[in-house]
Amino acid sequence: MPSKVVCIVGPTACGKTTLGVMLAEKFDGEVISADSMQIYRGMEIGTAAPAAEEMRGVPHYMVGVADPRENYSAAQFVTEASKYVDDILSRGKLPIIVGGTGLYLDALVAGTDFAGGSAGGKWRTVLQERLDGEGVAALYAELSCIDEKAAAKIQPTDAKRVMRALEMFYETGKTKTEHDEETRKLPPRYDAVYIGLAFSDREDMKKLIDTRVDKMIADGLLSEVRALVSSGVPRDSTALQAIGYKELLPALSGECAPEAAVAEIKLRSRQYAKRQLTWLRRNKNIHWILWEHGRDFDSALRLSTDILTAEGLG
RNA sequence: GCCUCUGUAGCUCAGUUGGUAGAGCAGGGGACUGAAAAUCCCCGUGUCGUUGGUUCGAUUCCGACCGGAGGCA
Repeated sequence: MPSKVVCIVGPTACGKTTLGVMLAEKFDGEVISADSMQIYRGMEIGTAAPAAEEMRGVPHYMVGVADPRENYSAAQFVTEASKYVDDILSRGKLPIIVGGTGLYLDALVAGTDFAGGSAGGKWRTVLQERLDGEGVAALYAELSCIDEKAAAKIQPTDAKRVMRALEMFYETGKTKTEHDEETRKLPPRYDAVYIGLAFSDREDMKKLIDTRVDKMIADGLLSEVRALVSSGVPRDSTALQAIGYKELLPALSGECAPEAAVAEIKLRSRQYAKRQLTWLRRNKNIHWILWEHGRDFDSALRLSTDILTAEGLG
């Protein structure tokens, strides 16, 4: 029987960080962040990474641990984060996984064994050049030949997934379909209790996102972006694809008005939140706590305490 | 006050030589196994400003009126 862990999920700005700390205090837990952008150093403001005061002495892992000049990955995350989870468990404490990156969180819980290949790898480079030269259609046609089943599930225009499926085959000699069939048989690494936070009215979420973005700007997001650029983080790096960062690059060089960039950040954040909700909806094991207009953390703590107690925790 | 242009989807605009209309963006839904805050897919009925007229038929032509922009006074 795998060990129990708690996962706190939900779209951006819904209060995962705060609830995570509250639960950690109450259930003697420690927090592991599952966030593809908080992972990078020097991006605290724009990713709303937990500040020291917010952590209130609760240990947090996987925040600010990667160099933004290097491209991190889900596979690296699973390898590193699972060490922390296992360590927390071995000390008799409760791991609380708090995260907005669905792929990272699910892969950690499932213990997904990703096939080889990585950014900057030999095949990735070759395939990127072929994509630029031949276009997606040619690569998709090739994928259809070597792995028809995978091709049927991937959109022919989804360049990243077409390339990745080809990369899996060239790196390992196994098709994506073969690899997936094998890894899906593996039992989950942890027994997760999911708590989801969301707003019952999306308008309320929009308002909160807007004020949060305004606060990020007031807190100096522009300087944070400037610092990343001047420390040599490439503009096409994964880190600078983060919402709040890529939109401010043109404002930094005077190509667009700062107000326009801010509006763009709000819009992109909203769309991101929608995608997060889509990802989460397919997980039927989430115990949802819905905010009515404002966020009432005391009541959320009570509700989640009941949920965790019913699951035999604490 | 007069003249010209303009009023079509939440926004910006196409279009119909008269047979009740379609793009982009926004919005909604979905996919997701080493880039995932990424990448990609699907979804467009709206009093065609209002009101008369011409017509078998008007959003399309004509008139008046009401908004908006510009010009002349």
